[in-house]
Amino acid sequence: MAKTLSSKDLIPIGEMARRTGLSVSAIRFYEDKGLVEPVRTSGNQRRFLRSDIRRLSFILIAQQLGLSLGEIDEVMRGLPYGRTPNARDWKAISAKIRDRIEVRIKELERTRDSLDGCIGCGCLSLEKCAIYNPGDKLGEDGPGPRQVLAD
Amino acid sequence: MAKTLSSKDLIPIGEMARRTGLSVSAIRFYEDKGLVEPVRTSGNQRRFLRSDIRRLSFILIAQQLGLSLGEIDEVMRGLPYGRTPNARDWKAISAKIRDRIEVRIKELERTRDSLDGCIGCGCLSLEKCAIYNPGDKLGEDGPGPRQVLAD
DNA sequence: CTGCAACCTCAACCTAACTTGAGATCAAGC
DNA sequence: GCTTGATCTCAAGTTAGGTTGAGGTTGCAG
Repeated sequence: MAKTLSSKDLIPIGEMARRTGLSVSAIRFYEDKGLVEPVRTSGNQRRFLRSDIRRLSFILIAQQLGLSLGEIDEVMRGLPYGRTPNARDWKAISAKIRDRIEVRIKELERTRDSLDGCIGCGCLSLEKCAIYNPGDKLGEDGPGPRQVLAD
Repeated sequence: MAKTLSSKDLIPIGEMARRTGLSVSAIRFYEDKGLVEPVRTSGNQRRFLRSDIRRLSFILIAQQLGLSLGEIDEVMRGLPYGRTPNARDWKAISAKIRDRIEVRIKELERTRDSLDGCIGCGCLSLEKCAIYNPGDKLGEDGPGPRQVLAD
């Protein structure tokens, strides 16, 4: 028995907005960016699949984690087989994002610890500050000693 | 003995750019926003104090921590006595920023843990997802059950 | 078969944080 | 005193992520 697509499975944009919490204009914007690809009625109105709700919700979540729409697109396009993502795919994507969170936490912890050092030494010195010189690219450009703190 | 201001203590914008790693245009932009207030020569050119180097460096650091220029302005204006910040003041400001980092780390940890739950259940469900519903404002708007995952 | 809410497109606008360019002036070395 | 690099102002452009509005269609309920 082949699955038929009942009209109840085709969701207009307004309902998508209600269901996802996004604005209608934002959803249209995302379509423009290629993040969703609704079908159209004969009258040119957008109709979304139910799976698009998950897709859009995922965008929201990923954005809260600091990913840009471009990065989100990239992650979602990284799906196997280029098919519409199912629950297992979402797991894989979620795991990727989890890794990003971990990395970000580590970064912040490093910064915090450096800042502790700075508070301790009262520095914020261009030469020495671990926060200001993340990659330690000290003295890369320009001549002479940089006397920062003598005030 | 009153301190005199030797001309060596008045730094032109180009040198500020070299010393802070900022672009000349960015420094002018910050002045526009009220974040630095250089004096002017008789010929209307900007001249910065050495302490402005620290000020600008601090902007850079605070930005890396995700503060907007507006927030940075606010933090810096919060200084006691409205005077040009000294090493002790920078410590106070740094401590404030440290707190912000802590908060952000906690947020990310919560998100990560929620995401772990989602990966476990494969959800990303609008009804249940703790990430998607940070404030737990479930069912706030609109009718009926929201069948998200059944596909 | 009609009314009207929901939908459509396209262009313009918005904030943040800058950059770029034009055209003019300054300052310092020779 | 002239040249040349550094500055100056002011307007416009840029990217991200949308929103707003005008003017015009669609589609479903009665």
